[in-house]
Amino acid sequence: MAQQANENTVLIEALFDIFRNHGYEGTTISLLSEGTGLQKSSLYHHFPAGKEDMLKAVVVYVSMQVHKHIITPLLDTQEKPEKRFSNMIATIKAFYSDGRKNCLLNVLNLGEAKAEIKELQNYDYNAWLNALIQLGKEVGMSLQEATEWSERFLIVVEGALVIQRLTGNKLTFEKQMEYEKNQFQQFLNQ
Amino acid sequence: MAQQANENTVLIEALFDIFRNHGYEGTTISLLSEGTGLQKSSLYHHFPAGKEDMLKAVVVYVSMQVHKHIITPLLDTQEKPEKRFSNMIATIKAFYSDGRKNCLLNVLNLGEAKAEIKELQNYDYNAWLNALIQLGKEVGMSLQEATEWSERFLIVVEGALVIQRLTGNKLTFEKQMEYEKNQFQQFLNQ
DNA sequence: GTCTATACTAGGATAGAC
DNA sequence: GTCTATCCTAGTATAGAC
Repeated sequence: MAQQANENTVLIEALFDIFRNHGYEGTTISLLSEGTGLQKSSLYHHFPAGKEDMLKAVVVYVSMQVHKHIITPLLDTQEKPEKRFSNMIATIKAFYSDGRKNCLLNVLNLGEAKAEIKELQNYDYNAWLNALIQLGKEVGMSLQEATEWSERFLIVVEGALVIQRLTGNKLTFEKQMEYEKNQFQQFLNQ
Repeated sequence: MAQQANENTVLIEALFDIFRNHGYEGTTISLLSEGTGLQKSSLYHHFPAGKEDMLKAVVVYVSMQVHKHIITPLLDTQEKPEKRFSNMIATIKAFYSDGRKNCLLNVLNLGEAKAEIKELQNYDYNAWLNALIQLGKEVGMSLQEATEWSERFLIVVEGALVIQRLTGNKLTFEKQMEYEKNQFQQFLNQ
């Protein structure tokens, strides 16, 4: 692991962009060098343990972003549930560039993924899931209803990203998100 | 490209299993050698153009399987729609080993994927999608309804695979498939 | 903290015997 | 059609100057 994580945000964002596009195995130090504008050895200066270290820094960074911009706002009971949900949708649309960018959760999760990284990703997934369940209960869903709805939502997010990447249809992700917003709204209007 | 494709099914299945587990970049000739029990040079005998050739053979093989076991049965109007749908679910549960095995559509679709392969995958995706749309219309859905339902279904398949792989929850995929069956049944009962 | 240069290894591929 | 042996390049990582 490396650095204060509060500095060099720009660097980590550049690394992130490459990992999410190429996956772990597909990402080469040369690609990272190009993408960051730093020479290979400079990268090793920042991340002595190499590629895996770089990925770890990215995953930790993304984790913080997710908590800050997605999970915390979801749980903010000062805001109306409906608004919190649509805010979240807006946030993830930006995060995935309307479906044009992959999710690290998907891209990394091939055999090789290191245990520590997988654990953190699982933790984040559960935090997000639980925040959604919380929201669901708050608007009157039973625990089971809320759980199923939340799981389904995250499944659709990941699935829509996969399919959009496959077909190149730029509206796939957005359409699913609109659908989810409508469904949530309909539930509220019952 | 290589071979009659009708022979060496066993070989291709072995290659398939490795590619779907490791992705294209993560798959090494050594892994393929171990997985097939053949020495590297023997693999090159079968697939002179190397790794990409091996992948192509796998994708073509999978394409044939999908058409034979999924798409054709879906369109077989001799069978009742309800039965065709549940048969398809059973087939894909087996195909993905109840969610424990990845989908090539997802695993390959990182930047590097070669054009020819991507095209074939897209073609297969569309064939599957259209077969579902056909089925939907047959049971009384409007074109738009059928299209949305079909897209959603395939998105859920891919998403459930991603999430199950992430969390290790062996029931994720199965649960979604049961849900889809129920929804379809409910539509029929309307 | 960035660079040029270089070491080392693993991965992709080939030659040629059997 | 399979094997052993080998080649070559690309990928990871390090040394050391500035």
